[in-house]
Amino acid sequence: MTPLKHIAESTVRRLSAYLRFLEDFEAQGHQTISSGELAAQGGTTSAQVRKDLSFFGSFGKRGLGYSVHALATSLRTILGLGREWRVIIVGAGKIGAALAQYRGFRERGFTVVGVYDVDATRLGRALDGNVVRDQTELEDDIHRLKPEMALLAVPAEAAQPLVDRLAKAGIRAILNFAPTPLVAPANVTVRSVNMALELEILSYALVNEKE
Amino acid sequence: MTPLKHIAESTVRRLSAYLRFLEDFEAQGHQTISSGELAAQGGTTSAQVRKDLSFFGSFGKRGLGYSVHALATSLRTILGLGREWRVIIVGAGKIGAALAQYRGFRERGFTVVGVYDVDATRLGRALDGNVVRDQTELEDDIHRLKPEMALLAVPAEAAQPLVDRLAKAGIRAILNFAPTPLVAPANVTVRSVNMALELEILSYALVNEKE
DNA sequence: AAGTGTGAATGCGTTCACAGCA
DNA sequence: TGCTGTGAACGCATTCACACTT
Repeated sequence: MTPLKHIAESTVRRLSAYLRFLEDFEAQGHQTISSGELAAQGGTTSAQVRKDLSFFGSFGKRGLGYSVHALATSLRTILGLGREWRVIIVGAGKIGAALAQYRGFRERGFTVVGVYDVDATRLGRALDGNVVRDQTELEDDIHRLKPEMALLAVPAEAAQPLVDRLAKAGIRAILNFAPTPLVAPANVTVRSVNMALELEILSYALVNEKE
Repeated sequence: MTPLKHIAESTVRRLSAYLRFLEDFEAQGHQTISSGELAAQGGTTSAQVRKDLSFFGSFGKRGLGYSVHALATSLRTILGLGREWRVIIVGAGKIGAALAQYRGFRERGFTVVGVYDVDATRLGRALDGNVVRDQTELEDDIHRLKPEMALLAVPAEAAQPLVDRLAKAGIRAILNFAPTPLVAPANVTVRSVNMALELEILSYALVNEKE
């Protein structure tokens, strides 16, 4: 079940999508599913589904398809979702606060264990189960609560120094919402979500394509 | 300046990144820049920068580099950012409200001209310049205000019907935050931002890669 | 000398096509 | 027969290498 080689991000994305659909499908009482049915969902092809899975092993039965339950379990193991992940949120502005209260994270096994800010006027504010704490507590709290991931929702200028601090304190995965490129040590994975950039890609599409 | 063929999304993403940096660089008073300097910023290569630009024309001077100002202007034209885009936000929950107040959009030329929800308790709430309106007003408002884009920040079940309504009302670009796959007519571009999925990719990275 | 612009080579993800098993 | 699993073919994005320009 462990891949021999590096797996493309596009493959990991699709595996997540398959898992989501398998969970729905299982809730509907289905026992078995074919690569074609799985593909139709996410707008891909049956060959793509089989290839994606083949990197990790053989999960199906020829002529029959896949056990919905067993495949979902395997995908959870592959993706590391058989457990709870603890995340902290750095930055309690509009975006940070919205993320702290986002239901979708808990539903997928991500628990927010701390929210931090520099701004004194934001400290103490309750966001679901968390109270906004001062960012000076970051290092102590990371050692105490041992979160695995951090969400960065701070202004662009503040992002890089925080990445350095988080990396030093032992965080190994960061999801960045600040619109700026970041560098991190090799053992820290940083992903960025840039919402204005997504709109710019839509802008390009409106101006250039599909006419 | 118009591309002969289809341009890869990865190229468009990088063009946006180049433009951001060029604007900073220009603000610092620089007149000229080389592909290598531009590349160092976004963590790419000088060859990549030159190739990306080459799809749209020749913007540099051999032996010299690019005029910062002229290249920024060209990129804005290519990306369709020489203008203001009007966007509406559908869904005024935590995420929708945060998006409605996000500074980064206005800074990049995206103006929120309307915010909508179904929930009566949210109607009338002021979010920066906008008041949350009832979703039944959507069609009338689209015809009146002529927004080009919509941000969808509603629960997964509500997303697809809204895509259908928005498409029918004339919206041709949608940025979706609901964690569900969507289908739309060919003349409507839909992009999705799925925050739980981003965390799942980080989960995969922690469990599998970089050890 | 410095740095662009671009055809050619490479590498990689997707699609194809079919052998193999239930 | 039906559908999986996978090597081979394909197509596309990235990288290379160098001719060309200032």
